[in-house]
Amino acid sequence: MEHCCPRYHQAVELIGKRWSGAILAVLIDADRPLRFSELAHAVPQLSDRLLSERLKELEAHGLVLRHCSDDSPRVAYELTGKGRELAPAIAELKAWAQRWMREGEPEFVHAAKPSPDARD
Amino acid sequence: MEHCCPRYHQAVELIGKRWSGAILAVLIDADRPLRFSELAHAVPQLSDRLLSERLKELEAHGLVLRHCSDDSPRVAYELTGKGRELAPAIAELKAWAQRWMREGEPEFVHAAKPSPDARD
DNA sequence: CGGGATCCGAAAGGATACTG
DNA sequence: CAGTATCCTTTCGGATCCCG
Repeated sequence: MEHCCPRYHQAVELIGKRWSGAILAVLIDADRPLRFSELAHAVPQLSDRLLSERLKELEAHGLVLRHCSDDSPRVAYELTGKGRELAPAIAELKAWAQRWMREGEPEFVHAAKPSPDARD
Repeated sequence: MEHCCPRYHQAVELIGKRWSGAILAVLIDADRPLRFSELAHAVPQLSDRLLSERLKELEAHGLVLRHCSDDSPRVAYELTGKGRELAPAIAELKAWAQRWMREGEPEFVHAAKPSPDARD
């Protein structure tokens, strides 16, 4: 019985952190640098503060690069190679989600309404 | 710009939840029903309460089956088909982690031990 | 062994307001 | 637009005790 190798554990905890997976998926899907507002628009339930926070974390871990080029009108975020190589994993997860997750069953949407989770 | 399809979002939030990814990886890797204590041993930093909690969540979402068979000496947990089909995604993530994550850099281990590692 | 209940501190998350 | 700071609520998570 392996002890679930720490590297994998780190990875899943990093990517699985609240909105990180969504942000990464959007960036991968876009396949180009995105601006703050574009990201915010792509994940509507995500607040500015959280988006900023997650972005900084992803930067710190070398998944995302922040372009604050002064010749550009605005800031843009793009994936690094490290971040980009997550694409297969994300794609697999997406495929799984398509097969198994139902939209019509918001039994787990925590970003939405204060569902009193009465499922005992 | 897609709005990062909700199904994928649900999936990443579910699997990424604190210890769920590790638990699933252990179950997939074991490829047989595991008992509570085996799971606890495989993920040492995880407390009983949390393991129980995560297990119940994974049950509720149909990823894990709990065998409380009275003919068996003890309780065992095994993956459902839904859970088992996560294997490719987990494998991809593991491969990525092997490529990019370093064990020697616990810059993000929040599960940490109470070691007063004051290195800020 | 296999958990559940409770307490409580820590941390995350949301809303709003404010700034450059 | 692209954030930051503050407040405040909720949740998470660890420890401990308890039960069958």
